[in-house]
Amino acid sequence: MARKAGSHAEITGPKVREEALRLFAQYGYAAVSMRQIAKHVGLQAGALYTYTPDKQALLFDLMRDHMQKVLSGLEDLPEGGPVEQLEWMVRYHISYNLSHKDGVFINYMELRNLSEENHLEISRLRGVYEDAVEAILIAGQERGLFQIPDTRLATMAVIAMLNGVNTWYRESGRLSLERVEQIHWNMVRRAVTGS
Amino acid sequence: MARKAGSHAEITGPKVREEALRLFAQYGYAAVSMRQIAKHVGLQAGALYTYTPDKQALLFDLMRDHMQKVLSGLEDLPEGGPVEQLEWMVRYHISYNLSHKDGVFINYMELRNLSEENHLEISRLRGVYEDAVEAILIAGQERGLFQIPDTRLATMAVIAMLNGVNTWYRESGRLSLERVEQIHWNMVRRAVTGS
DNA sequence: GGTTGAATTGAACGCTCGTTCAGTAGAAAG
DNA sequence: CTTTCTACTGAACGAGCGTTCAATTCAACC
Repeated sequence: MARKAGSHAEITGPKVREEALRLFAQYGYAAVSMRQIAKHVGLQAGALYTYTPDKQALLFDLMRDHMQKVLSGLEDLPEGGPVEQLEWMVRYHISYNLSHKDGVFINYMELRNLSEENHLEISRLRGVYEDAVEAILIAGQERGLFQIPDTRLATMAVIAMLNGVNTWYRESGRLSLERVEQIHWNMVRRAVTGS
Repeated sequence: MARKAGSHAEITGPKVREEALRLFAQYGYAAVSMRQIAKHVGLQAGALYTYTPDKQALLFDLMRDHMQKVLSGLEDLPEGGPVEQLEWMVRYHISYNLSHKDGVFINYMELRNLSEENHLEISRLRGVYEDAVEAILIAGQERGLFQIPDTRLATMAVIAMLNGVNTWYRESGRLSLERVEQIHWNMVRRAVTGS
């Protein structure tokens, strides 16, 4: 070896992914060219292929990385009752999503631009997340804490409601993050319990 | 005039919009070419320009038409109390969206592919819809029927929850439309009222 | 049945796309 | 100083893009 392995690659590689994430989120995967990404990184288009086999793999890596980080955050789910766990889940979902807007965005918008194989893997990871939420609802239902006619539907409804925050929340807006979390938790709690 | 005005256009025009809507929803605006649309209609690409000034106008027309139909459906909002109106709203939103999946989809996915001017108009129409929902929540709040800390946030949360249905509902699935509407209405009702 | 004109073709315009690859630069190792 | 090898350039490939337009087709009217 004549040079520290990846002496530049250690900087350029992450930068490529950063810029790709930002551009994919802003303009959409199909509308962003490899040349645009390269320009933002400060490279010629050909150099990108040092860091990704192709454009599709770049998208997939970004989406998979996002889902894996989301899922690894679930390891902090506190022990305790389903009510406390659900509150933690609501707050985690909102705060994580708001601090990773681009990742959330491409994971919802770019599913259809994945190859069949890649689509399956991202859907699988999303399913793991949904299952984690449903597990809490099922536990609460079994203990008589929740009144939910269908736990799967309730899971999807809760996640959908929480996802909505990303479409309108602005840091400079009327409501603080804490208040947004608090109000959503109140709505979710009331929706899954008698009151 | 030597031919009934638009003797073919009466058939071809709507077909162009139908196929464009379907393809935009399936693959995304940026990923669909005018040649693809033309092929599905049974034309050469150039002929599309008899029916639309350009690709952007085609997308905008589809999105505006969708929003206008959604809004005109609101004229059937029944008179009566806020609770009854909110239930109608929940059922209308779910059933309309499920019967116009492609239109809903492009209105959420393709906003960023609109020119600034067109984006403003679609956002305005969406705002009118949101205001209609919020008006019901405000009315209920004023009469002491609802307990909502922030009606705008509650509006966005309710709409987001209902939008979620389109991502997972299948006609051949486990739950009937009526049951999905019923459960969502229960959740919304409990979320905005004490119980 | 010839005339009219809307509907459509098919070729062309300049441009951008994702990807490949021979060649080069330049920092680290010997 | 020479060697080594990673990082990168810059040109090229074939393909497809949105859009334009002269020429053509053909159903409806007089």
